[in-house]
Amino acid sequence: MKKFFWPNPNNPPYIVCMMTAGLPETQNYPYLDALNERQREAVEALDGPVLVLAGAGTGKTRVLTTRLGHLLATRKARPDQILAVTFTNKAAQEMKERVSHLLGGAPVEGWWLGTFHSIAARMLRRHAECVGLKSNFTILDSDDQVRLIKQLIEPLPIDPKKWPPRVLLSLIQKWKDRGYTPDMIGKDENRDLADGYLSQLYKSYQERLKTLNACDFGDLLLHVLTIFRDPQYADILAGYQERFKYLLVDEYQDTNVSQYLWLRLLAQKHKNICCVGDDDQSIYGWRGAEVGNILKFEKDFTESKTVRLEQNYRSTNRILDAANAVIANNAERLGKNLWSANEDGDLIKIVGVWDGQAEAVRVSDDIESLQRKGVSLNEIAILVRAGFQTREFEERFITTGIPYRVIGGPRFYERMEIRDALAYFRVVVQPDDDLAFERIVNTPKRGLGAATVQTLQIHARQRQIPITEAALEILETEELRPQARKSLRGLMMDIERWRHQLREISHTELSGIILDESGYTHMWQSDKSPEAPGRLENLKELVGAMGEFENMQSFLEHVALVMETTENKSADMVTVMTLHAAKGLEFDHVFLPGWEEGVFPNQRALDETGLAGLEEERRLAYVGLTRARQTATVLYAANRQMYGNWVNCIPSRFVDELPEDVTDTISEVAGGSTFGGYGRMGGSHLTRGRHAKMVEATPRSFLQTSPGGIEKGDRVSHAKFGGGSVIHVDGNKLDIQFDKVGRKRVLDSFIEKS
DNA sequence: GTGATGGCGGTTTTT
DNA sequence: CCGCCATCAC
Repeated sequence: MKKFFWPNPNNPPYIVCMMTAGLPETQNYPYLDALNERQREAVEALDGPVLVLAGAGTGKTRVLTTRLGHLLATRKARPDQILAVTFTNKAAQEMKERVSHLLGGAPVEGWWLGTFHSIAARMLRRHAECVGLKSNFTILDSDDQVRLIKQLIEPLPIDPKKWPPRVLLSLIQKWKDRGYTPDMIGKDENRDLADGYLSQLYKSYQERLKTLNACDFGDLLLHVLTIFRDPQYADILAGYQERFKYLLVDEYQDTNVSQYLWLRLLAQKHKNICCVGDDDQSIYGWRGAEVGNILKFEKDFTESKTVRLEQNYRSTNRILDAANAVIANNAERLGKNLWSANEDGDLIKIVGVWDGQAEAVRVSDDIESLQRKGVSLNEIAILVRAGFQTREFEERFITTGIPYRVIGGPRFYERMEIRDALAYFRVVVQPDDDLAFERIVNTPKRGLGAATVQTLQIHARQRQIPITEAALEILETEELRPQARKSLRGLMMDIERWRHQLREISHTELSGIILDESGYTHMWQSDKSPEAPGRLENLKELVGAMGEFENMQSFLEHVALVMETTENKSADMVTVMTLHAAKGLEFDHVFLPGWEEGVFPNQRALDETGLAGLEEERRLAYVGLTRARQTATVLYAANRQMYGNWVNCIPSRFVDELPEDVTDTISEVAGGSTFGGYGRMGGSHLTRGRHAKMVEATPRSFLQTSPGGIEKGDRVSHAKFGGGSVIHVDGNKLDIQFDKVGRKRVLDSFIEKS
């Protein structure tokens, strides 16, 4: 494949070959013809600050990629003069592929396209010394962070019952997200937090990270920001300001303050910054995103241009009408109205059901009838507000044999075995990495427990040396009991050897050697739990992925910042996931269950953040509806089991916000429903909205008798999933490790002993 | 160092 | 009600 180098006088890219003097401009850039007027405006406004408000399904990615391609094709900038940032690796990857496709298929080289974090990491590695780090610093995962915080609160008078380490960490993270370094924390901000000791904790946390030659995700940006703000390093900032003639930002509504400040500094010189986003799809406020950034863009960047993309190419008009109507209830927005040249389409189905189980039955019935019409399961999604809602659907799909995938759960590099393996590699590559050492010192079990580790820690602290060095020194003394000493000596000799081998053999080979010689692989091989084989698979995948990297160092960075779970997209399955996870995706048929007050909008969101929280919930509803191309089905249940008790539910206020003329309401509950009752409390909710009619209903028993007779360890068979063995019995629910489809939870009535 | 037990919390999650 | 955790006893 021809590569797209730039500039390259001998091999000009094809776009440039097509430029012919005298022709009207558009004919030189055929890709512009594929755009509508607004999109084209967004692409062609290359100079000056531009805000592109891109509604759902309006061709945002096309605009982004065409704009990038256009910058290159018009020779406005070389690739290395362009900075393009996204939030996720997936988005960055997609952008790379699509731009190179646009330019004739050859990959573009030398530009700065990536996630905020990977680009910040790239910058920070270049200037690490400016903030007291070495360029091979480690990026910590949240597990490491919590362990660190735990160690650091010990000397401080903070009550860990009142202030759990996780909470403290998230508070610190919030400061980082806002661009505050420890010395910028004023008395006011600190007063009520962690008995007034949070700023002190923040300070010691940052100091400790430095001695560990490590940083957390927030630091990647914050440190770069610190360098940029320091007059001492004005030349560094000026260098980047000069370099990046054009900046492009995706999902601008999700940026936090420190990302915003970072961008603003970088754009200072050329002022060619294009931010693309949709304030109506801002759903990450709870993790530091500032909708304010997008709302005040026009004030921040003077003489900016705003382009609204409102023509939707995805959904039917009825779906858009519904989405527009719901989001119109939000006050804090720039305002947009989606329209489309598509057909009207089906009415939005609103289905009231008796309870969660009935909801799952209803959805699975609908899915089966879609299936009979020839719809592919890949085109069907169930979008829930919270993870716990997936359970009932899973159970139903297992009993009916509908293949499904649940998106979510721990990411690849968050898995225990991956973290352990990485910790081994870190210890070898990075002698200062105490946290990694503490993680693996007794994994697998070597008789080096908490007591030994503490001895090492105390020694390391006294001597101000890394813990691995402390271990070597302790080995020369009588401090440890002979058995622990012997074990520790063995480990240290292993580490020493691996560190030598790092220079002698390939890192891929070495990684396998480390995992084998440490006994880590063996630990899982001899583990009889059903997860063990999967973990070994993951380890294999990890080692396999290493081959693509130059050295272990760059591999470690990749895994910390990028690595994703490999999932098979090819199989035909219904997708079950949260509304958050669905942003950016689309499906022909979308089911939106659990539209009940308390569930959605989520009660906690309302309690904790009030009106702002409600508006964010509403944006989630908007995101959910606009995922659908052809049909959307909203469901709500009259009863739901929460924390073991049955609760009466009332339909979500968002249901009432769906316009009557584009919806079709079906109630499955005979004679109406009990909707609207909070038991005896009843009251004001009852009269609200057309879905809130209260009718008596007879309670029914949900208890199912278990014929029993199946025990742990039994071999069983299931009509759809085939053979398997019982791992756990829980009443009438069985955890079964199926030979073909993996571990599932199944009702015993669908199981036969074999 | 491991297994039992009681207490607590239970929304969303990328990098 | 369930699952995770921390703590405690052995």
